[in-house]
Amino acid sequence: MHSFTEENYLKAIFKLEKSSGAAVSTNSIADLLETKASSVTDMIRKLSDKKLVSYQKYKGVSLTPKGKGIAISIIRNHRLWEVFLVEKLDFKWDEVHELAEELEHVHSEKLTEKLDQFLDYPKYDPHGDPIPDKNGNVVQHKDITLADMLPKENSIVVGVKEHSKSYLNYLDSVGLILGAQIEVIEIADFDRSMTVTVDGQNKVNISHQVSKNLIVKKC
Amino acid sequence: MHSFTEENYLKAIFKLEKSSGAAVSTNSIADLLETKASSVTDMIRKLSDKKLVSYQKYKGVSLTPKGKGIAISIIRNHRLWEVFLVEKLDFKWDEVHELAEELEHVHSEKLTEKLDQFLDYPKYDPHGDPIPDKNGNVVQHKDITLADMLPKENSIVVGVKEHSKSYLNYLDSVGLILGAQIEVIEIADFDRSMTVTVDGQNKVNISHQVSKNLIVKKC
DNA sequence: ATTTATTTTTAGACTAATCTAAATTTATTT
DNA sequence: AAATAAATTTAGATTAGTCTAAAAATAAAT
Ligand SMILES: [Mn+2]
Ligand SMILES: [Mn+2]
Ligand SMILES: [Mn+2]
Ligand SMILES: [Mn+2]
Repeated sequence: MHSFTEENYLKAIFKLEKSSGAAVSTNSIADLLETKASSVTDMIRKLSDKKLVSYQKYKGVSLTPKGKGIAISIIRNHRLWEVFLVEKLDFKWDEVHELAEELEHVHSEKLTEKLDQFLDYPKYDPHGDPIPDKNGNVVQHKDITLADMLPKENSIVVGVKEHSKSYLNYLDSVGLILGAQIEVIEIADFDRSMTVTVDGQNKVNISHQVSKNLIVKKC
Repeated sequence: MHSFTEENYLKAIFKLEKSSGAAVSTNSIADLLETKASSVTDMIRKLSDKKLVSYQKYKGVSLTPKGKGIAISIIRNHRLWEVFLVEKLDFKWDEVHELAEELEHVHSEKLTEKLDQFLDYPKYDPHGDPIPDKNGNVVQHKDITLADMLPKENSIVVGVKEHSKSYLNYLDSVGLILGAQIEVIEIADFDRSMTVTVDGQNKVNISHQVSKNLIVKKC
């Protein structure tokens, strides 16, 4: 098996590779994992020796199919546990990420499959992120955000691009939870802040910072 | 917080202290944790520095109230997870110990309490071991075993003293699960093996090795 | 009461993961 | 094209946990 640390590196590389499309830099990994570049170099060499990443000095790193498979299975675990915590144990969506960060490393194929079944094979986690299936297939998000909407257009909240407690808490406070209906009333062009109505009732004003991290489905 | 390793040592010391009643020897810890005596000495000094155990060289070790509290809370976690795995995810009683050994180290008061509530505050784990409550109070077992029963006496299986897969599997195969009713038919005095009927039907022959590890309630 | 055996501790070494500081390579400016 | 800046790697240390082999303390046997 692999250590927690190795698994967290693989997950980080997966995330960065997906969002940038290219080979992943040492510094970007260090930033994401809040560690130092020199530590990253050490770990990369180790993962490279295990054939989990391909690596050329100074040229960045990318996952091998094997490394990618491990990364996806950890993400699957993470998101299933998040669903469990919210759906079954009544945690709020801003409380589950850190716990799932630990639970994801409990190694058991069987546990994962039984958990998936117990949760009735959910497709999305509490933040709207898609849950990879048993074979590692992930539905990909279109990533249309509220910031892409125009006045008079209607949309539904389907996810978030930012997972911080403070952001999720803020969304809660203005009613922008998963499934909320939004109509754009007005957009201020100097700062791109938006006035919207949530679920046809309360009218709120939100910054571009907020709208660009809220994934929606147009309707 | 404490590391997995520290927590496993505390749990081991708790178990040994309870079963022997006296200070715990270095070798007994090493045996239980399948490590070397020298490693144990190192860890004991560390736990002692943290005031989790009291320790005098060559005189053995015992838990401080603080160390005992941590040990009990991990055991509480362990047993709640075992209940979850068996009751909710349909694992068999011989499959859950290793998984709970990992899950017990996920640190969250809140998770433990919510899990306890979700499981409807169980009093015993799938092996009949009592689950400590929120304040660390544990109901103690009387530890009457099937080996203490006499011919014609009836009893019910309430727990096991041995948790190995092979033992639990064997019990399954002869129907000696939690709640099974046993009547002792005959005891062979040369090897103390027993003939018993299980749930009033199948008659089986079991060794002393088996009967002395089966905790029962006389009835 | 010595000797012998067992238990426990120490000394020194190893691996995993991390860090700081220095060296090297690559990228960007002038 | 040379100089400067930024990114990356290396060198050398550190901490947690472990191990083997040797020394010291305690227990058991003669
Ligand atoms: Mn998450
Ligand atoms: Mn993690
Ligand atoms: Mn454990
Ligand atoms: Mn148990």
